[in-house]
Amino acid sequence: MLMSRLLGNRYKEWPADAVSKSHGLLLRGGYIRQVATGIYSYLPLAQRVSNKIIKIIKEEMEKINFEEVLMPVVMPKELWEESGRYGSIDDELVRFKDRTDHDMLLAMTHEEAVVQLARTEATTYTKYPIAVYQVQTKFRDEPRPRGGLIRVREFLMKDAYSFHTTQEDLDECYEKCFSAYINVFERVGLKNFVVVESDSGMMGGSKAHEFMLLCQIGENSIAICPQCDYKANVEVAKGILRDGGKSETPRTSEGQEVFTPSIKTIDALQNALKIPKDKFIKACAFDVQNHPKPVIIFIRGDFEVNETKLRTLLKGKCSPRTISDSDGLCWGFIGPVGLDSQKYDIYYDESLRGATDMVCGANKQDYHIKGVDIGALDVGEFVDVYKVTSEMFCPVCKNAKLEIKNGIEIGNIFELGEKYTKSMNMLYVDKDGREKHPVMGCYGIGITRLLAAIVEESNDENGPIWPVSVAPFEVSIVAVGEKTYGLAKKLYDELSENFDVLLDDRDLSAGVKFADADLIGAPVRVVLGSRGIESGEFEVSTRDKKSVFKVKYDEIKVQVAKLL
RNA sequence: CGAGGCGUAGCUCAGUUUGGUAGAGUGCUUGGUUUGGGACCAAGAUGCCGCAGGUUCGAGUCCUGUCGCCUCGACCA
Repeated sequence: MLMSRLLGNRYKEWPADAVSKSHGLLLRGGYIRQVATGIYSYLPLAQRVSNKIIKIIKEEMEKINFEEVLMPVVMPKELWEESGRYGSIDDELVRFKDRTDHDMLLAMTHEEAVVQLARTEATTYTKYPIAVYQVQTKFRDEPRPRGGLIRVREFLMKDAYSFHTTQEDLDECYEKCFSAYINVFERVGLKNFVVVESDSGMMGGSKAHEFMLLCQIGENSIAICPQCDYKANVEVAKGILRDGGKSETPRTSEGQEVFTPSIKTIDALQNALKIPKDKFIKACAFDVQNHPKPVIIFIRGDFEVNETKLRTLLKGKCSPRTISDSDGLCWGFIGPVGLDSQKYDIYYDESLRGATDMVCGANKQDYHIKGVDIGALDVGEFVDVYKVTSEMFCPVCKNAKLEIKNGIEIGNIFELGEKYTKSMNMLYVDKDGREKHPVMGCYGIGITRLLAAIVEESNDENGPIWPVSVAPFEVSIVAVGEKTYGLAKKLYDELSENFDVLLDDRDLSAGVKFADADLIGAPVRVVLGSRGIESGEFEVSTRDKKSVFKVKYDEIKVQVAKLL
């Protein structure tokens, strides 16, 4: 490719709207342009990277016997009514009418489409397993896109789906995808990625993992044990409390009232009573879908309720409840002692198990109760709804405190079981002549986001530092000075036989060419300058600036090959 | 959806307080000098000042509405 023909302007200033490194550098380098919030056009540079990522993904998917298909972006609403998602997904799903006034939608994922496809093709057990994938545009009308390509509304995704007649077969496929994904992320040059246990969604699925690039700007929080292999999205992460005031023989006391005028928060109570936060029982109220009564969660004072865990537990969307007078609750003074279990759905978090000598609200304005033992209350089952913190110990090895880190989700794998095959009535005839629902898995990689994630991990102030495997160009030739142009063209022709080469053939000053070369980020750079013509030695260097070689013209090709 | 901020040249931004001929840098075009880290000189082009109303002799500037974009939160199958 000749630089003079490459579409896309580069510029020096940091774009005003760019917050993340990848966003700013991709804009500055002429890779992407924004069309609307969360919607971008991809210029040749980005498309080249994207294509290289796709090639790697395809190779890995074919290796584990997935077949490529292509499903539609636009679907009729009936298909999504079958699965129930037409009604259950809100504004994130874009709906519209076609010219005949038929209700249509833009696919945000393809479970419905793939079931519709597979169910007519796979009516007998002999056709199984089925494993297909596609690379295709998804549209999700996200409430808040952000960070350039990190979170967008329209994006390119590789999504794969598999159908099996047995759980064992699904498990095996799941493991294969797991390994294939690790291969993909290693091959595109990511270093700091991890696989974490993840939320399988509120409607089931037994197993789910997310692939996360550890990164400051990541939107996901991950709990990681520094001593063993435990890694989990905080949405599902567990942790062990250091002591929690456990007692084998709880007293039966229900405590004594203390006067706490207008002291409603844990912080204020801690100050007023000189008692540490972990000795309080905090009450949190939620509205939960399909739960007519207010849901009250009691949790240790120093912890927060994890709404994802709560949603999974109660099988419904939840949001913090604003306490009103009609609730009969004394806001700021809610406690488990004497609370009417008929009027509220009451749950106790794990963090309170065995806790003694606690302080809680008295359900009476301006009063709390001291000396409450959980053992004395009619608690029933404890539930796991706490948000894990870095004060907790690893639930597996129990040796080390968990670390909480940020991550960008670049892929996920998911066992869906019969969720869609049942609701959409996908059946096959088994060996025994009976009709059964196959079990299903789905496996996604966000290609666009992966592209941004690679830049996020590998860059310097001058631009992206692309790994060789996905770089838009492998070699860039910078010709400095008119005298070198002829030689540069010759070298370009020679190198192009074996490599993806960009020649900067523009008649511009050296500084501009170097700056642009950095923004394009080819891993190897060859500089042909007048100095070289005089001395007979030319510079071959790597984009990360770690290696610089001076070689004779005839050796350039060999040196370049060594570096790639 | 809640809170905050910003819309002026391709890009980064002044100008808005106090209404009076549309600005700078960079980029772009042309010519010349240059050529190892965004070089220099000269000439030039580029604007519905987001949009619509209103106030005014006069609005980029004041008022009302609206749209777009960014950040934080909510949400994220």
